[in-house]
Amino acid sequence: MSLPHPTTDQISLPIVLAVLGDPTRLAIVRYLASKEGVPLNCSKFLDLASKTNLSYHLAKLREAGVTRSEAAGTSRLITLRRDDLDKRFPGLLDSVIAAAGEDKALPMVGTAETEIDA
Amino acid sequence: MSLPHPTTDQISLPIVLAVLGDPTRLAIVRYLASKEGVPLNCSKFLDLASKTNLSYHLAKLREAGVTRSEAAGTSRLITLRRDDLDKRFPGLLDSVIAAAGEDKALPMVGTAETEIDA
DNA sequence: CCAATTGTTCAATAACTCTTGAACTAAGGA
DNA sequence: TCCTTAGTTCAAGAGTTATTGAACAATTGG
Repeated sequence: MSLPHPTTDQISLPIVLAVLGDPTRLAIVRYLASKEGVPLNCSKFLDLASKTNLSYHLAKLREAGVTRSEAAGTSRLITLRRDDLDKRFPGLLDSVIAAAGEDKALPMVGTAETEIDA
Repeated sequence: MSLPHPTTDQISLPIVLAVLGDPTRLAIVRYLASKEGVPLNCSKFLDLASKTNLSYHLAKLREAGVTRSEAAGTSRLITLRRDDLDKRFPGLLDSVIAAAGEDKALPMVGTAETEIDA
């Protein structure tokens, strides 16, 4: 159970862009950004994908250096690596998140029926 | 020979990100940005990929709404759709291009041996 | 008209991506 | 200890992407 994260200077632009180019992962990042500072566990994203599939997407985000995952008991706490991303690619994350706000037709985490218990 | 381009509001964020997530295409966009305003023909990018492969990547960029291609005699003039991208996703293109400048390890158009005749 | 130039289309292929269900691990609580 | 909860790993399949070479169009210049 290693959970390897790239160092800040190992973060690669094409990999970050490709990883953010998936609607499910974009929705995850968007939600993380909206709850900035609050570590979330995977179950928060279960309306985006199945448990198995989430594990896959969260691993992609982690391996790209977009998120950090830390073990906490039986949970995993996920956070955005905002500081590292801002250091490496200033302004990129903000403009992607702002752009995601412009793009209707993107999946969201707590929409409609599930928003009540958020 | 239609050469369809999406309208500004048809441009999709995940598709743009996925398209820019390829090192060859990122290099194309970077070069276009460095020659902003000057329409370039495909041959400018021949050190990035084969003729066939370039056609493929340029079609991807066009279909995503990142570039515009116009027929001009036997050539095709390629331009960045900066205005449209800035309108749809303000700041995104600039931060991606700036980020590309930070990322050593990206392919470039006129590097080293080919730069003499640029 | 003929040939060269510029780029596209097609078919094929290798490689990768996303998604799934079943089986598994690890920690926490009754 | 046993069960539940949280998440991972594995194997498999469907689909997509990148790359190539051969063949094709279209325009331009001689």
